[in-house]
Amino acid sequence: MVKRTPNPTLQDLAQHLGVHKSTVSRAMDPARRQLVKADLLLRIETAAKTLGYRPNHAAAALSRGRSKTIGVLLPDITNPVFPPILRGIEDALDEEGYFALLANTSRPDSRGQAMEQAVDRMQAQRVEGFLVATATRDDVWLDTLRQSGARIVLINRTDGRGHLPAVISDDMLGMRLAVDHLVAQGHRRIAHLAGPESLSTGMARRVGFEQALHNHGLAAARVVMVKAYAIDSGEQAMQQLLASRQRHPFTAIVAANDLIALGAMQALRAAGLHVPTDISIVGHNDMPLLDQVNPPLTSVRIQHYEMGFKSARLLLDALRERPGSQDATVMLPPQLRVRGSTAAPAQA
Amino acid sequence: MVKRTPNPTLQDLAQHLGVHKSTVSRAMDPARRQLVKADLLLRIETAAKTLGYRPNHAAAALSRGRSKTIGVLLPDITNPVFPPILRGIEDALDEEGYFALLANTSRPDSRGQAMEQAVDRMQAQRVEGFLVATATRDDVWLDTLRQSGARIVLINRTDGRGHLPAVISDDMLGMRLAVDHLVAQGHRRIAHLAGPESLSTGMARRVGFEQALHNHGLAAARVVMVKAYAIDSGEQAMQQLLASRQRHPFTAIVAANDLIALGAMQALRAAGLHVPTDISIVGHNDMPLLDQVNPPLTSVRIQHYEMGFKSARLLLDALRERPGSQDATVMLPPQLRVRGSTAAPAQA
DNA sequence: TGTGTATTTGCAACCGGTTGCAATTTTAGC
DNA sequence: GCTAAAATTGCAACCGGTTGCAAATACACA
Repeated sequence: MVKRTPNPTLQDLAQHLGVHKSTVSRAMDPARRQLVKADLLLRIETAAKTLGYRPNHAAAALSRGRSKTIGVLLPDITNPVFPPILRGIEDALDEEGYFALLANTSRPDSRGQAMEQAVDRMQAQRVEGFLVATATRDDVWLDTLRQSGARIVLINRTDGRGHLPAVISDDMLGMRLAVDHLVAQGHRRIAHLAGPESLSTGMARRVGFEQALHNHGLAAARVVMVKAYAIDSGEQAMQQLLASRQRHPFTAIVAANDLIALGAMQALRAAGLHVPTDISIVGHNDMPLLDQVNPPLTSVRIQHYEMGFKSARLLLDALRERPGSQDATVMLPPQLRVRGSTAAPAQA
Repeated sequence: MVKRTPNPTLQDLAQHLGVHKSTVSRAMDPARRQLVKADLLLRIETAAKTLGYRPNHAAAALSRGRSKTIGVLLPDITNPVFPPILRGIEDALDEEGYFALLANTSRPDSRGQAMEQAVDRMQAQRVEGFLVATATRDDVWLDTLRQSGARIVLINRTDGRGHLPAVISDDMLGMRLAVDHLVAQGHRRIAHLAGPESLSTGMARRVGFEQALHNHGLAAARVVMVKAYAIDSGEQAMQQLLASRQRHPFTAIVAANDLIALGAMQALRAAGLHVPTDISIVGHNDMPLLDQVNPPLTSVRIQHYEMGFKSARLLLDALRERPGSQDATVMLPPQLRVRGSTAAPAQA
């Protein structure tokens, strides 16, 4: 007859077996298991099973100072780019028994301090590090956080100064792929719907776009800044582009991301223009369901999942100070997914 | 000159002020703050600021037995239905200072035990309860978990027996909306691409579909079970439906979810049929970007965000045993979003 | 069989708060 | 000015593991 305490502790287990709890503690830790004699180890293990022992991680976290927990800061999980990233993060963390504490920092109300608040709460939970997908180029605050001893890896976006390790997509390459594709199809007048300059992606892609054109001896037909990575912002920017089409003609558009591209397509449709016969358009990110829209959007596929996975690995390695955990910026090469939104220009 | 310990504790703070740490502890807890004299409270607060005190939640979790943490079980965050649900969950948890520990239980490899493993790890972290979006109708295991004292609220799907509180969409109503809409447009022969019977949504929607038709004195043109809520499964099922179209003619289709509907549209397109002129189709869930596909998919909009939010609230209330926290199943009414994939039948 | 070395196990302090209860200080009432 | 009641603050045990160090036991070799 085994006495089953509702939630047996190490102490209970030890008492049940007539040994000291420290011995049981050692038996539970794979790394120190070999310190315990084989037969005792066996007895402890079976006892743990029958009593239904479950380790209390909160206690371990307190005494070890490691919570097995990582803070993840996203603007908004509802943005289709982030689910695959998060999935990658969790798969990587899972391998080491870690969990992610998630915070969506873009709140409708007081968004200014949302990030600080989230980090505060996460630090109270004693997360061991942060994965941040919300960096802006002028973010001094992140630097401060880092200097206070926090371990940080940036995802998708870098900060301005490159002080912080990051896992990003090679935006220059991505734009080169997009531009090369359009040029190969015969386009010469190509415009760019650029993302916010305050984000590293916005700037890097714009620069990449201009450089890629330059490689072909071309210049941008026009570059319009989009307020935000959102469909309606893309739509508005496209309207601007169309308004000045006489002065700045173009036959193709490279958008800084897919949402902008979708908005642009709406504006084009509203203006009675057909994609791709009148105008070709390329998106960026290759978010899910892009193959289902009309027409299927050609897009630069970034490695979302891998980005999440690698960033988490990088952080975990840094926590263990493993070799190879230099504070490097990892760039993942994107690929071009050619679909139905690009074709040769009409008058070619 | 203030001495700044790297990570000041209550003890440090108390010492600095010449009071006992228990007093400081009380000052930190909003609920017991009024036990501390006003001026001391002020001194403590300023000292906390200048010393940079941050509470250690791991310690509080240990001594209070409340980790301020909830386990969330999803099949896969990559499925577009779940991000809004998760967002709702987090917004609700956030209000009370809780965090979600997320686990994606559908893993490519050993998916059988993924859920058990995740729950194990979550219990080690001493989560206070579970939000489960992965229930199947024959899930005894969840019942066991519940009986072992875990607090559980189901999301989106119920278990078979209704033992567990749940927040779901009113699937019967949803199907009635879909069917009524099609019938109003003149359709009389309507087929159903049904979700897995092992899931409450699959069954409830099939039953709802049949009942809604029955209300109009109609019977289902045909019902085909789809293996999984996925695009390719929907495509295959649609091919079956088309293969038997001579014997079982139909002019409209109600799909058990949007992914199935998208797959079905692919199959229809491949068969040279046009939506909606040849065949009308209605999806379910109204996941993001559905307005961008071709044609825009008419769909039953379920309240994803609210589902997440309410389920989290329900769980938090249950944890505090607040009134109104009966173990009820909450049903949220869906709405029909009419878009371009439905029209009057051709021969009407 | 004795002594030296390796293995195992026990001891006790510690991680950083929380909380019931006792001690002390204030305030109130007369 | 004195006493009882109320408001503050201190004390110490506790939450459940972890870990350096000491004690005890086992094993090796002479």
